[in-house]
Amino acid sequence: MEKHYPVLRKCVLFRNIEDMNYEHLLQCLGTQVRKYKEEEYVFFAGDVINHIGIVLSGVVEIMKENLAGNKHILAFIEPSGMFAEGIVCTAKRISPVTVQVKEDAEILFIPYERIIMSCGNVCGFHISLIQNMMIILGEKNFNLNRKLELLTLKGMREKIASFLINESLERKSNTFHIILNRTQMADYLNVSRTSMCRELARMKEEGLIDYYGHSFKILDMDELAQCLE
Amino acid sequence: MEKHYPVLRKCVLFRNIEDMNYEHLLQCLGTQVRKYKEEEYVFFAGDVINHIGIVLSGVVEIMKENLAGNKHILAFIEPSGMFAEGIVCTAKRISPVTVQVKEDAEILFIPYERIIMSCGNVCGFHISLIQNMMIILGEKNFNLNRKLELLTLKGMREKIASFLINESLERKSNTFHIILNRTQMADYLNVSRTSMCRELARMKEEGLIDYYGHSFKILDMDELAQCLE
DNA sequence: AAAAAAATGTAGCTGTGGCTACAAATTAAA
DNA sequence: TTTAATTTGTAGCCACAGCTACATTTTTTT
Repeated sequence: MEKHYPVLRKCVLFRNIEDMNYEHLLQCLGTQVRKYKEEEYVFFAGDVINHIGIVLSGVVEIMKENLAGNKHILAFIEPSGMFAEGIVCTAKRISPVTVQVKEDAEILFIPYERIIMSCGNVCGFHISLIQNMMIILGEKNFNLNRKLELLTLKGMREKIASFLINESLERKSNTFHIILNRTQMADYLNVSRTSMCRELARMKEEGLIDYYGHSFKILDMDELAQCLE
Repeated sequence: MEKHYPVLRKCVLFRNIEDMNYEHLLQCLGTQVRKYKEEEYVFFAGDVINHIGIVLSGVVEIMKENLAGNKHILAFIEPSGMFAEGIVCTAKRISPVTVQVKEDAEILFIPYERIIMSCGNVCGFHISLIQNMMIILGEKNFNLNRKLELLTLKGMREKIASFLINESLERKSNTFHIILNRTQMADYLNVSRTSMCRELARMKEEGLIDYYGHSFKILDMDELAQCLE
């Protein structure tokens, strides 16, 4: 377990709990670790969830799948990232999303009750945990809002532009690689792959962007930003 | 102020704080009340927000407005409802949404710091406040997810069906009134009003639903649910 | 009650983007 | 390498939804 301490240290839930004895902390919280193989499901939409998950290694995918089989990717969670933190705070704790492992993963589970309740012992970190939980929920909200923004855009070009500009901002460079392949990117933008490819080709032809495989380059940022207005 | 106590009592933030002396509570939290006229803006997307708002009377609208002027309604908040609770929990506290008053309103503002910090005095309600804040954020998350679900639907009929089924479930009846008018409903579904009206007419013709003004009636729930698959 | 304003419904035209089908290229397996 | 499988790109067709324009109804104002 010790090998995962650096990952935990980066986890937002444990922020401002520097002087920590992790052994004691984890025990007090009643945590459990489980290993998953690629493609394995952690839980499904509709399941009742009582634990928060922290990815120690590997990658998990958060997604929605409707009855028609259309899949929509909400996020990829990498080591030190969390999931299910929004679900456990609701009244019914029914997950609206499905979580699937994309690369062999180890996941740390923490019972929600242990986070919001004080443990009875004199553990000073509970207040910090609670405040961190709030920040996490706030940020989650913020990200959902960004996602909403993307989905409310009307045109294909607007969606692509918004996506690429955001990626570029996050990497702080006009040249960047994306993790997603075309199918995943289309899922993320909630459009059909073929239409997206067509529009990407047009934008390349017009000299707005350039790309090859997963590498993208924004050639005319001003013009690209114009697409959003 | 006393006249608003019943409204506060219904507010989720004050749940499980029954034995409360509101006078003391509100003072300890450093609350302020402001009155707004219809159409007046409470704050704009991009503003930095440090207060949570609770609607005491009237109605406010939460929305996004892009540069092209397309407006997208996220929610209507009625008395005892809250807003900005998601924003204040984030790191930057920059609002992604604009809040506008739709019916003359009185709004109670609470500085975020006063909620998450203990006040130094022996006020037992702080822990409850914090736990309530978490539930609120969780529910907010849940609603955003529902909204996302709606927006990821492809067809007009699917969106309408999803919306109507949800309304029906909430009212627990196949006959119900909606608060939104056609334009607002179209905004909410992120479609054009005319196309929505056309599809509504078709669905009525096919005997799926019936409606007049703001009253709706689901005639064939099975068939309607079928639209989502 | 009359007039004005706002909300709702309808029709026709058009463009975007989804879909099928296939080609080309890249990656993985034999 | 050859073969198979997966990913990516292209083309054509067509339906759906957006838009403009206007008719009709309902609500508000005078």
